[in-house]
Amino acid sequence: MRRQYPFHLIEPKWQGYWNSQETFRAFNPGEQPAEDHPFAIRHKNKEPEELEKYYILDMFPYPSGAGLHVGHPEGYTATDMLARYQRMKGKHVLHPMGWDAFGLPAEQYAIKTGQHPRQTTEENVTNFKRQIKSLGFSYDWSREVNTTEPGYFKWSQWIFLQLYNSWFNPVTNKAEPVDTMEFPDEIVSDEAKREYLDERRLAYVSNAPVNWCPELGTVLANEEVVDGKSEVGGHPVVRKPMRQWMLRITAFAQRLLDDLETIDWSDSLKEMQRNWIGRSEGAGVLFRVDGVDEEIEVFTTRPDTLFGATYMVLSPEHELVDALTSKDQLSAVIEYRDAASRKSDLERTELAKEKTGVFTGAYAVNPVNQEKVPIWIADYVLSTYGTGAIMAVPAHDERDLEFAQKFDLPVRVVVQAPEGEQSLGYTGAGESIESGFLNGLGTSEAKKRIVDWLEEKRKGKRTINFKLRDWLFSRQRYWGEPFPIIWRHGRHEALQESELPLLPPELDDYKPTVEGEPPLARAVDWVNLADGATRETNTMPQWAGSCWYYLRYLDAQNDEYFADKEAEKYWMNVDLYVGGAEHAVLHLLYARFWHKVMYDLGHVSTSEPFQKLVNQGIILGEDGQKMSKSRGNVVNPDVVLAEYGADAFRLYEMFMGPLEMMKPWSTQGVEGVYRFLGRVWRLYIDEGSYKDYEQAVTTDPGQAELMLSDLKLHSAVNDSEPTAEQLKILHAAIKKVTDDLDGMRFNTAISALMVFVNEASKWESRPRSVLSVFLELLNPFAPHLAEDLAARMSERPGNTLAYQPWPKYEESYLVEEAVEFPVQVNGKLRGHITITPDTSKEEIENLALKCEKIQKFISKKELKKIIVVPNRLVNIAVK
RNA sequence: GCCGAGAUGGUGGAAUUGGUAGACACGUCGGACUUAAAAUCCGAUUGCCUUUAAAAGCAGUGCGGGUUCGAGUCCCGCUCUCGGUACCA
Repeated sequence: MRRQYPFHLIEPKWQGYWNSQETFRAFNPGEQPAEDHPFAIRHKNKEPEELEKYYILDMFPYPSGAGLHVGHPEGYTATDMLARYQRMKGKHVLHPMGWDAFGLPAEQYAIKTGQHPRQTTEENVTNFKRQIKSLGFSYDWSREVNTTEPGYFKWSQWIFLQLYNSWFNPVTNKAEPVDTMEFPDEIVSDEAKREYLDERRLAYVSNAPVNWCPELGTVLANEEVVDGKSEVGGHPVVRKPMRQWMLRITAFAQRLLDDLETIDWSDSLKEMQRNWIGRSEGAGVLFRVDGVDEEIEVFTTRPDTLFGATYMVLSPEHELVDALTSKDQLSAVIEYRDAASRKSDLERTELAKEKTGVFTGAYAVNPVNQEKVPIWIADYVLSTYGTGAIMAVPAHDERDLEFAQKFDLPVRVVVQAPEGEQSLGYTGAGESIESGFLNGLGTSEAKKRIVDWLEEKRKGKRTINFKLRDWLFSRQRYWGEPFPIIWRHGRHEALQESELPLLPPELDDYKPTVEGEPPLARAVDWVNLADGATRETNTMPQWAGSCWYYLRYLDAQNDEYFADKEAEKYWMNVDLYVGGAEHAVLHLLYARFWHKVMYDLGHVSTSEPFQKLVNQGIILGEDGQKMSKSRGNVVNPDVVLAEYGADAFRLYEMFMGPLEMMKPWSTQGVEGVYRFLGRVWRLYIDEGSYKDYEQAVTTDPGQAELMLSDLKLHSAVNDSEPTAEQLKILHAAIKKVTDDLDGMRFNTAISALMVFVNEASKWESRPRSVLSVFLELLNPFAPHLAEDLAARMSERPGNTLAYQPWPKYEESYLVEEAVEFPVQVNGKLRGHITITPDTSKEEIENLALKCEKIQKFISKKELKKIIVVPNRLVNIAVK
């Protein structure tokens, strides 16, 4: 196919120019651009830090071996258009890119081939960078980060130490350094103090059961387990007690929930975070055990149904099970508990449709009516939520009802459902019945009364529970940050800050040891220190690096601190963050948590990292299916770029539809925008000279670049005064593109550019002043072509559009002299009248009534009223 | 099940606060240019119906109701699709 315009020469040329001129550098407080830098020329009388900043961030990619697919650049294109737009609007733009380069695939490749993950990672980064650069994004590459570089992960380790050396003070509701901790009077010995402190650190060691994935050979965080399978790869996960590092994210649950109100994220995304945090209000209620000197606390959100509690269920792992179980039930209980512990997560959730459980032989006493209720154990009660024990109210809880029916346990209705609904199995709010002093109360009032009563009798209290669990932070991997921790006499100790970064050892074999120890344990010399201490052999999860990378961009080369304080204060927080919805809970929750800790400790100045967040939609294959290698519908950007160029690619990515929407790729769609760029080219460039050029290039391809400068401007381009019509078309485009960019409606902004070109192509005289402004509008979208044409139009070539002031529209140019004004009868369009902007309301009514086409719809009918909507239409209502 | 988002021509989509439904683009059809093709340019393109034609009419934004002078947009009740989540007491 004939090339629409020489993008293959224009694009590398301008990418090279931007690169060599450092066009897109951002300047930290105290830094100065060179005098001839376009930034300095634009902002002559101001220091960079006096300018309004705009921090626009992409979720950095994991550089996989497969290279970029068309989904990656969707978000990057959107942010690049906005970055270029904001730069032209005069903002000081920070727009960086980097690599989330620790991770499983490089390590698995290492296990197979022995190639060091570092080498694999470097190769992949090189390829990703080449691909991203070929799209002409305006990143400040001087701030590039890579999570696997010691200069970076030094600070990931440092942040871990901040967590390790902090605790959550419930009084101040903040993270504080551990030395602010006060010990209770009974904690006296150093040993006791040490233990007390270790139990309260934000980074602590736990021996609780964890999600172990045998296939991946590592543990996983709760968030990484989906339906009992690993999120990555879909391998089975089992629960297994192991010594692991945990981060105390639960302490921040309320703040993570509350501060969602302060940020500009989509409702659906906030809702996902809320659901994950899972706050629920209710009561803890104490049940005495009959004949045993023990009490069991249950958590319930429906204390108003306490009179309907007919049995109690403990999770199989509950600590009191042994103490309660009667002799004759002992074997059944042990058997059930063993069976439950052997079940994988998958079996306990997905596959376990039928409820199971056994009676312990013990009875609890309902505090409200002294009734004895049987105590069962069943695995539908989770040990990890609430107290691991429930009071069962089968009449008003689906799960309890199912269980009660299966095991023939009593059911007592205590809530009267509203008219038309059955009370048995009713879980909504209603009127309390058969409930002593609660009778006749509505659910919310009954809740209040019963909790007051429980608190007074010291049999319970108001309680808030969260679904969120602490974050399991260690992995049994090689290719991750080693913990800056050593073990001495069974106790953990932090390395000194001066000992960072702690580098991973070199290994020949990246597999776990035969004893099942993590791969780092193979490095005997590294693990065993001279004084008998040993290093922690777990590594941090991939999230560690991605939790804070947006901070490192602020000052990527700093050796003294993760980022200069002034720079942090100036740039934070992120004004716009764009990325995939798959990180809605994992990355975004973890990053918010770390940021809050850093905020409390005084290292950052904002309580939230990402002010506005937008999720881009998924791009489907041409067949409307999800892109995948197995379907063979993956679109490779390299191929698209070779045929249509980066500008067409960028334009198409945004022209497809709204950013947040899922939408299918279409090669014909790319051709459409490519043709549009060709029309732009021909609007400016003399076709004869381009044909000559093409001919000359076929005979002497080596001279192509040189001959490019011989191209002539189109003969219609001149210095004439623009007509009113031309100004109207230009300013309508300015208005629409400006509004749409502000609202991130890229697709309609591009359509406005197309409308302009369609009009302008008809002009026999194309005023230079109008055509120059159009290139400014085009620049954020198709920067290579815009720069090139602007250089041809300008008397001072070599000047970039990047810092050109964004054009302003003039409302007065948009006013039409005479317009066709629609006339409706009873809401149906029946005709038009011609009016001018100063036609009065009365005149419009008159004209409408007199209009010939209208007459036949209103004559012989009774006129009810006439509605004139200014600038819109007139509607005549008749009967 | 629950929570969230959505459904508009042959296709992707537009209509920003209730005000001319289908912008822009793809595809298709027709024409110009060409020996021919490609490329480019011009025109048509929601359906139905009447007409030689011009020109009109009717229906129409997943389905059924409602509010309004006027509904793709607001309200009530459904259907389907997508995303999240699931014994969380």
